[in-house]
Amino acid sequence: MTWLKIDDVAKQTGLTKRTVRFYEEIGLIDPPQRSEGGIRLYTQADVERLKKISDAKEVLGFSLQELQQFLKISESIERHRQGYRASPDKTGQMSELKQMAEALEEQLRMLKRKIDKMLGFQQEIESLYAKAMQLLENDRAN
Amino acid sequence: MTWLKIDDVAKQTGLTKRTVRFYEEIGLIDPPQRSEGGIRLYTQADVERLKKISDAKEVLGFSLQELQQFLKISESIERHRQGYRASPDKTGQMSELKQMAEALEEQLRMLKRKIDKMLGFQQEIESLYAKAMQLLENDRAN
DNA sequence: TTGACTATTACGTGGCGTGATTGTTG
DNA sequence: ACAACAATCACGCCACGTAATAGTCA
Repeated sequence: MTWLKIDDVAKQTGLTKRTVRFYEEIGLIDPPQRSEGGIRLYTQADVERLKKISDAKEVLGFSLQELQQFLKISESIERHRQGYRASPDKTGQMSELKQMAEALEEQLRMLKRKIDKMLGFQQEIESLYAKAMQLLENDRAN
Repeated sequence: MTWLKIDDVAKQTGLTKRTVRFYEEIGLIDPPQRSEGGIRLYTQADVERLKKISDAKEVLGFSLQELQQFLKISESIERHRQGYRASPDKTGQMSELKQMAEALEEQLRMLKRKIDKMLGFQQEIESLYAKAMQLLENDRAN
């Protein structure tokens, strides 16, 4: 097992060290191992989770609360699939699942709207860029 | 000319009244007209600008400072194009333009990265959704 | 042991939300 | 004159940034 210190994690995830500690503080990630002297020791799995969190936050624009929710949903669905069906509380799980499905549908709608808007902006910025280039070339010609 | 009050503006833009006032406070929009008694009176053009700001912030994830920068760039390029070529400061304008072109290129790179990430997330969420639906149907079958 | 890293504590900032209070308008 | 808005403080909150201080490690 090869341990990573917080600065390595920061570099690999693109987050700051402050942010990594903060995410631990609010329970978004589990507290990692510590060295004898108290230094945080991370695994590559920790890095992957943080990358995912970072992407989700950046791309989906989630608040950290919404992120907690989202991570719970996806983990819960994965757990359901791993033969975790012998639970006593059947109807509870089902209504839970329905809520998740609805939440996911909502996410998908939001995502599509955002992707459309981004494509629109891309066009606009490309057009602006073309105009700027044209101005620069006009200048070069005299 | 038909004037709009702040609540109309809020409804049309999807921003809150607080946010509209705040954007004025930090200079992101110009202070609008006021009535005799001090009530803010907006035009449809104000609404359009706010819509654009809101979209850019939501979609591009810009900070309000970055938004200021971006709006300046696009307005400046538009001004350059409107025959505003008889200015004394030629070289100054050109280096300005080059900087803008670079900034726009950077924006485009960022946008493409984000769009890719969003498409990735879309797939992942769709997959999660499919799994949830499958679980629900399995349940219905017994 | 020294220099590069780390931890903890604590205060600051940006982007608003949320009253509370008072003033304006149809 | 009254309800439905509006304006202006002012404090609160989230998601960190930014020192300052002290401890850890190769």
